[in-house]
Amino acid sequence: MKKVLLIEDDDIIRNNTAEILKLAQYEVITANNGKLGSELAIKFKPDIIVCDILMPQLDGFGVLFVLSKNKETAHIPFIFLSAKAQKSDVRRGMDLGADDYLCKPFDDNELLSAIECRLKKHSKLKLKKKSLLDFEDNTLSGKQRLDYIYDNIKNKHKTIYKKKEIIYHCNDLSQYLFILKKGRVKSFQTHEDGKEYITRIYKDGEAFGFTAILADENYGDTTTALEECEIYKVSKEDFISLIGYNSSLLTYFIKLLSNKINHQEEQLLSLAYNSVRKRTADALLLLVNSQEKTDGELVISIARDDLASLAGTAIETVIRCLGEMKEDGIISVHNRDIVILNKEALEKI
Amino acid sequence: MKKVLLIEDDDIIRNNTAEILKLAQYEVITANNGKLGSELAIKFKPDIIVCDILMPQLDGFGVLFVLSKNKETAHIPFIFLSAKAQKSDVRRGMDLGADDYLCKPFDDNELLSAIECRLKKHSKLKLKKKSLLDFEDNTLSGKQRLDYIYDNIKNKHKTIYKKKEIIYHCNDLSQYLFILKKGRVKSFQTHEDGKEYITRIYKDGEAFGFTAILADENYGDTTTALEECEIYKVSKEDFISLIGYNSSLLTYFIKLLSNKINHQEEQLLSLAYNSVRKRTADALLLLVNSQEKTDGELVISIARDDLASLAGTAIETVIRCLGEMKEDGIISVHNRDIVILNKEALEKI
DNA sequence: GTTTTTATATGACTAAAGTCATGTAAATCA
DNA sequence: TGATTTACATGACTTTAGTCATATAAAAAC
Repeated sequence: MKKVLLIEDDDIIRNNTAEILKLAQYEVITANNGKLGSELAIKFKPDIIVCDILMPQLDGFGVLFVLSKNKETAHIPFIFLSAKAQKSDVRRGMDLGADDYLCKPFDDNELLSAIECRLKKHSKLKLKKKSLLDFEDNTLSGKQRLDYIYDNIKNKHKTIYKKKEIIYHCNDLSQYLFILKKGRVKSFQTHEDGKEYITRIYKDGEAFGFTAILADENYGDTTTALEECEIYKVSKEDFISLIGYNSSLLTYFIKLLSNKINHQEEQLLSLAYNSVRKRTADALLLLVNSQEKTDGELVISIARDDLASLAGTAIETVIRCLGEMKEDGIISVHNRDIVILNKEALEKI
Repeated sequence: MKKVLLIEDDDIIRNNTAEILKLAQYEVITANNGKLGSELAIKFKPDIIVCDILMPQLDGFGVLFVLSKNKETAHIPFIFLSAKAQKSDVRRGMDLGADDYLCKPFDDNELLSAIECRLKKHSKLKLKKKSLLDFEDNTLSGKQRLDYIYDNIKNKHKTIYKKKEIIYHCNDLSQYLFILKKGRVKSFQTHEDGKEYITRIYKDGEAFGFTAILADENYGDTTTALEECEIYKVSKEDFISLIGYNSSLLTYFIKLLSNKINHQEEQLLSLAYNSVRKRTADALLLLVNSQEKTDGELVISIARDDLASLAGTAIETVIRCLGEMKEDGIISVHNRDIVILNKEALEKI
């Protein structure tokens, strides 16, 4: 049941009007002067306000002025009633931000349809407030999402990182989301004895560093450039305000997080029970699949110790695995680059 | 620069008005009939529309009717212009949902202030839209969040699961978020050869199953009851609509996801390079720390094969590790329950 | 209460993978 | 260019942890 606040000093008109509104199934609150009306509006937050102009103490213009200053009442539809059908009077009311204007003597139908129309219009605007999440919008690719981010931030930082340069360190304050424009980077965890485990390799067109921002914690891994990289930095504030106002973008990042969890669970299983040979094969496949497809040979360029950190094993072990694969004709090595000769066999290991 | 669409068939009035609007720093689009005006409105999405009533082809009422049917244009402020200063005409326009009404001949000031007022009012309504994320609200505990969810859903399912009963299977359609009210459950990944790796043990007051929902994919792990459990099921739709309209709740789940990623990265490192003894010790500590603190002994009740799945090793190996720990006086075993005698020593392994 | 099943525990053995040492090739630097 | 460093590769050996077999204790089923 919608609440109507009726502010009118004339007892007869007020009572009559209230009666009609009640008949039309509205809950009616009445006030016989502007001051009381304003107070009741703030107290009861009606769905709509019908207010006379000419009143003692505080007139209708005053009431509208007061209520429009208050955040809680500013958005409530406001209809003026007045005998002063003068053009200038109508304009003053509308320019103050009223939503409609009825001239006395008004017809009951006129009032009812005006109220209904304004309530309807207002609820339509409210409906525009959509869910914060938008699981439907899959039209944009990851790259397009990131381009959108970069296009819509105020402070643009483009940085070149040299090979092996640290982009951020574990436990650093998470201040940036990084968008990789060119090159590859590795994110890794460091073991007490200095061994590294690479949790992810990012290539151009991917973003990293957002997990820590969304967790509202410091970076949980270290990330360094595997080769010379071109990286856009988006400040935490810019990133949060962007995803905070774009539900489709927010949903995209939530999906990224959830997918990362799924992928990591598979990794955990693999580390727990797969042989080193299998893990090495998986690491190679990961590297191949993350590359753009070329028609020719499948060539991987990666340092052996990075491959070892990716498989979670010792460098000698990974090299021995590569040796076995070479013997089996699955791969070959040219100038330290690994060439996949038989991808199917690699997948079957 | 705000865009104004001016729809007016009288060339003189249209050109004059457009000129004034341009002087007032508005970008002006003009149309000389209602049909063209409607098309331009849909195409250019102006910030405000000023429209004459009496026009050939499609009159102003028609234009407003057309545009209010279209989601994209329904919210655009609409001002009528008309020589027909008749009361009934004004009412018809306002009842159609117009935002203001100017009677010809109007003063330039009148038009400009009317436009400015409506733009202002409209932007105020827009400002009410807050950020989707709320990183500030840390007042509620996890349990309170989950209680809130359960209290605010329509369809309440309370289910009792027996020991070892499967709650959901890997690759099942992700239809529910589960809130654990009593008991413990394990989520695990299954290896080709049947070995399990437990990715997480949940206790009462925790929720699970949301990762798959947020990823918009099937469940990625299998979850079974470790003991008799009381579980509330929240349907995917209920969950999404709840977090979709509650920014603080949404932020809470985003943090849960991000924290899970951080935790899993540490797990990956541990599986890659920690000894089985260390991993067994960590598994015991995880179990102890996930229990409510009691003043007395630290007792863990877990099957050896679950402990093995948690450490990611063979059951015999984990039993041997427990044996060593027993010898070292770190733990003792009574009726298959493991009692932690020296937590510090366990942490140092 | 007895039987059957399951869980825990231990020994013997095996296989996998890590460590250390050393040699060589490639890359980098002066 | 040559010197030095770094990266890759392999052998020898050691350690760790997995597998299989078997025993026993506890729990569940009859």
